[in-house]
Amino acid sequence: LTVRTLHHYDEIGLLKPSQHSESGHRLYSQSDLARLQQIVSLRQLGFSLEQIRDCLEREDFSPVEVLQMHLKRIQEQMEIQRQLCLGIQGLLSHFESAGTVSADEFLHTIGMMNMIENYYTPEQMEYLKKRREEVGEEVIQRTPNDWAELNEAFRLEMEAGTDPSDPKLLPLLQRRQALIDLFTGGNEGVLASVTRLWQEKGTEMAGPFGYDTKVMEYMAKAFEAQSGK
Amino acid sequence: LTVRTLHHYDEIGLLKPSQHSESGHRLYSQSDLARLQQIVSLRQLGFSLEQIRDCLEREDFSPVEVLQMHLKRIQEQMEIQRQLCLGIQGLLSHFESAGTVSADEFLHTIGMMNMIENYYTPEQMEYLKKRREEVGEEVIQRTPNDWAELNEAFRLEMEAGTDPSDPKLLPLLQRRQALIDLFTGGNEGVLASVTRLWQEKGTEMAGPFGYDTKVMEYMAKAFEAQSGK
DNA sequence: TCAACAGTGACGATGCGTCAAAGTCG
DNA sequence: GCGACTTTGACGCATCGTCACTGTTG
Repeated sequence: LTVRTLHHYDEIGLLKPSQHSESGHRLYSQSDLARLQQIVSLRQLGFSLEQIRDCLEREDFSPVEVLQMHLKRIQEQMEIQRQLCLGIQGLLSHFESAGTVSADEFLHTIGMMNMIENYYTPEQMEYLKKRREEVGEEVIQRTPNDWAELNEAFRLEMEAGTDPSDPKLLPLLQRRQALIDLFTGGNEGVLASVTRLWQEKGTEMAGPFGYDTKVMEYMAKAFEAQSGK
Repeated sequence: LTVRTLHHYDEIGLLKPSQHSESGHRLYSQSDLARLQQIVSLRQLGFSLEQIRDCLEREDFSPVEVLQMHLKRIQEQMEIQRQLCLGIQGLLSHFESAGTVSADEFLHTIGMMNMIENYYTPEQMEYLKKRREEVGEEVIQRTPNDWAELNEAFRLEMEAGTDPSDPKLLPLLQRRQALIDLFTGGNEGVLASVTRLWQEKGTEMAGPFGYDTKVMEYMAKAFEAQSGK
């Protein structure tokens, strides 16, 4: 507890010493000290100086109520921070598995993150979070590989010259559909959003995700040609 | 994202629009927007604007390291808040069991809390916290009653005129010692602190704890008279 | 000409830390 | 007279929100 702090409390009228020496020094009485004790204690509970003034000066105030509100605020903050931690840990595990990460890669990933967020409504983000919890960690870990394999399979067909409308591709298209359903959980809004996202930003996102735009176009053509089947 | 925010980022040199219209309006190019995206994303991760500037402008910076440090800071904050919550919840359960609580009672309790804290070193506070975990919630719930009963027993003897040095009091003194040991866990520093606390502030603390100063004095005399046995 | 914007410039909030210059205590 | 302290007064921090007043756009 510094002198400056006492000056501050004096300035804002939170704790005025009941006397001053003739030379101007602040003299704190026993009751001043008692009040200071209370101020310090309330600070330790995390109250702002303004809240403390209210506590000390308004006669109509319910300690239990105030404490409950205060507790709720702190818990809300903790929830926000918990979310933050989860986000950062997700990023970290992503990067740590990828070995060394340059500043550029980092910023790219960051940029993509919020580009993606821009395509979903907050409700959809909520839905997707629940969805991730439903399908479980292992499945989520596996899906990037599943998509990579699927891409490879499509690439082979493409390079073999298979026509996008060839029924030969049906099993692959079904696998594709299964992966999409796994993600959307059948939610049409999410499906619409993710479709729009890949239509508009597909070329930007292909690289970082390890996909090939040509293969993606081929896949899209095949889907259009055979979506009725 | 408000206009004022963009002004601010411009003012502090975090994001300067690459062009201005002839009339002075800020014109943001695609790359400006990309940078803005990154800024917003980093903000969502909880970074300060200064940290963001470092991220965006220093070429020697390791994302993983920065994220790890950031995560650690947040987790430290959460730990502090967790402690805070525990403290407030403790107070609340104390008050809720006591029915309605006036502002005065609240402030009194608060004042006592930090008076008590003043008598222990931080290490001792740590020790006492571990101690509380060791002995468990139920025992802690019971001890106020145990002390109350013990006080009553001493009061009866006092009112019956029993001499403090009368060996009749030995069982009571042993119960007293057991309760003290339960609290201190045999730690001599803690014993010294709590003894000093009650010696110096006993009269202040007796009331709120429901004790009677006369009984306390009688107890102390009995302890002194028979402490050798 | 009018409404809806953007421009600059300024203060405000939070809880003191910190520096400066001058006075006081022992 | 000296060193350790106090006093008042002031700016600084972080991140914009929010006036106020003026200018631009469509």
